[in-house]
Amino acid sequence: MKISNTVEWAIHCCTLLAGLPEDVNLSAKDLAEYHGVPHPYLAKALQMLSNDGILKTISGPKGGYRLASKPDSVSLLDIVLSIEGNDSCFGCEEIRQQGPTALKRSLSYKRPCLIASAMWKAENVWRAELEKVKLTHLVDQVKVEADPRQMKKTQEWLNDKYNSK
Amino acid sequence: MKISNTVEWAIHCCTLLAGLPEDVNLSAKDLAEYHGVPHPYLAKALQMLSNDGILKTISGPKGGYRLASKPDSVSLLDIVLSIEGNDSCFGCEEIRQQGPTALKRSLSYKRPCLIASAMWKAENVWRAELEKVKLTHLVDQVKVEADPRQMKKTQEWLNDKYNSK
DNA sequence: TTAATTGCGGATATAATTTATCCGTGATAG
DNA sequence: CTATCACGGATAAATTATATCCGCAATTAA
Repeated sequence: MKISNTVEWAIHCCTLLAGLPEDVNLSAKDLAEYHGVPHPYLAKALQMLSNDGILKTISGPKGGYRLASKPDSVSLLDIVLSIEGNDSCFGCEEIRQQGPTALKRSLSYKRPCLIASAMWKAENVWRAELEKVKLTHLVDQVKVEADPRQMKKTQEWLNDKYNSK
Repeated sequence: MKISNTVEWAIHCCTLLAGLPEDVNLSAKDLAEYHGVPHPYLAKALQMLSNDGILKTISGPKGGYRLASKPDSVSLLDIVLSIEGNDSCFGCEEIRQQGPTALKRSLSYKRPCLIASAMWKAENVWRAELEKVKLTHLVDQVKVEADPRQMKKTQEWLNDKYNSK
């Protein structure tokens, strides 16, 4: 029951992009450099986000990624599901239909297993909580809580990137 | 982000044991046979439940497992955490402290990362939902919803086990 | 048009984890 | 004393996660 750390990378990338002006984009290499993570592997995560319509791709020189839609319409859930896939984390293998006391007819098991239902209900609550958190909220919170010195360094780093293009 | 299927096995085992009289116990082999799952591997899961005080062990011939406490004091969360461990499913690697814009002093990052906080909050909601579901509820629901024919077969199977000892 | 840059997708290699089994030890009922 | 059973360690196989590389298509600047 562990979430891939590429999810963390993806959320950080999206949050960074969400705070940028709409006409600015960053390449996979830029994003990897900014976050100090391996470029080729991060690129895979960005590809998934792009395939799922969360990021927009600009190819060619000066190309890269930007947010495909408004930051308030992208939730943490969108990003998590894009990277992890939207299969349920609990897979019911219907073991109630195994063993010596099981019934032959699968018709007897029309309703879902109660145990699986309980697990799925909890997962839905988790998803709903992640759905609530939009990129806008994260961007706003960062502006308030982050160290002003890092904000400044980030702005300078972005300017450098932008000017060198 | 996938939960081990031994969690499913463990919950089914605990639910079965929760429905039994207090002085009855089932061996790992019995539980494996009942659920149609491999015995040596299920035994590992039962050991974990035993170590975490969810199941009580009776060793020697006629030994096995029974619930260590009342069914209404054991929740799905207890079982899930016993098998999966109680580490958070989201591991924050503090990537905000990596890259060219990070600050040298780790004092600047006293508050937890906002992204991690959001993920952890969702996980806490998930845990709270699982905490609500006690084995009592599952046992009661099974009595109402399960096919009477399977209940009868189960009773007969249990009687066989009990009489042969 | 050409050269350079960038994302895309497939193939592949390595690391880590999960899944599964086995065996020796200690406990206990008959 | 013997057969049964849980326990814990060791180990092996299978699956998944992590990471990299390369050729291709798209795009831009010179």
